[in-house]
Amino acid sequence: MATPRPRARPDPGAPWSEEQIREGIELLFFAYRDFTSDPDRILAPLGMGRAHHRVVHFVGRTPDMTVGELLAILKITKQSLARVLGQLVREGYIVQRPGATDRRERRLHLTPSGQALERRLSEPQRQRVGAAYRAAGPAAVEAFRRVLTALRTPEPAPGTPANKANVRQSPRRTPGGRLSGKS
Amino acid sequence: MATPRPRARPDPGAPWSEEQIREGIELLFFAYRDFTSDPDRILAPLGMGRAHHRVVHFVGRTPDMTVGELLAILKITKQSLARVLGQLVREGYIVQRPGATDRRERRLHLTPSGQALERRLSEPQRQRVGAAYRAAGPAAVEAFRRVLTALRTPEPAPGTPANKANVRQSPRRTPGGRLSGKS
DNA sequence: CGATTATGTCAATAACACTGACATAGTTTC
DNA sequence: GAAACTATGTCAGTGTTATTGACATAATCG
Repeated sequence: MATPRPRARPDPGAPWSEEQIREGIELLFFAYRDFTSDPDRILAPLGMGRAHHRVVHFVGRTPDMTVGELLAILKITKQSLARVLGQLVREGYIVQRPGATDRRERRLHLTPSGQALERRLSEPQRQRVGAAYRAAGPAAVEAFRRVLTALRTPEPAPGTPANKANVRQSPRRTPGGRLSGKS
Repeated sequence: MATPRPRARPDPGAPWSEEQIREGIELLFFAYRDFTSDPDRILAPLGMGRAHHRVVHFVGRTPDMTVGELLAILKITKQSLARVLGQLVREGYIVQRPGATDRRERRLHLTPSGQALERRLSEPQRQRVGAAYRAAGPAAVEAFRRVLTALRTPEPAPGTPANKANVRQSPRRTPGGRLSGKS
């Protein structure tokens, strides 16, 4: 599994072999697969799934968030969010409060019970990340963050025109016209 | 979850704040979300999804793999794999050949058309990872790999007893008895 | 007032995964 | 060689997440 060093690089422009890049792709798959498995196991007996975790996570991290902001982060449709968010509200994990200036908004907050759930769910992940960070050392953590950040699709600058309509009913239209159906 | 080093510092035994660890969790979510979006868009018009990509990826990377090995890597049930693998075989991307020594096995290979698909799917990901690697520098790449590897749940040693039954019909049983339903 | 925005809702469909049960070759073991 | 086990496949039903499309309500804006 180890490709110890780039060795003599044939192509100076691309210091990483295709093989090494493929290994990186795989690493991401395995890390994500294992990373989500702990909270999944906690959620299942509660009749919830990964989607609930994501909502609880982001609402916990950014309280007073609007529904629209949450949609933009998750990049799902409001219909998809409705099921999950509705359940969390009905079961008392999240409350919605009308916005102070714009009363159409429903600003989201975790209830104490929601906070408890959030902590319970993130605990194994914090353990996991904490252990990985400890094992790798501070410099590695910085590097890890840089690579992961560079992996993201850059957001359109938040002041960009036609960005207000960023949250549409159908967030992603497939070129060929079919559904996209995330897994 | 090893603590390889006893804290050399008083409180900084955990040199990373909960906030920083949470940021790492989020980073992983965003990176994975964006990372999978490119191949998803290619797959959709072909009537395929992320699951097909995973199969094509691993069969491409480890040719002559058995179905059982693939199941162990993906950690899904054979019924789930059947739908995806069956389609890939029917549509000519993958062929199955009986094993040389054990003729019960169906060893998997990409056809030329399967190889073309694999390259097409992985291309945007290779681009993405390559760009991120370039942006972060060689040292960062090593560190990135170390952290991501440490994030994984360690596999039971491959010679472990009761490991032969590693691939079961139902790979994961939820404590509370409900389904687990990955997303 | 009329248009737009923020949010919600009903209905149908797809992709992916699961549980449980059973079938068919081929291999191993006694 | 028969019984037991293994590798793989298949039928049937269900749940979770997400999609598309259409319409509804309330509040804000010009």
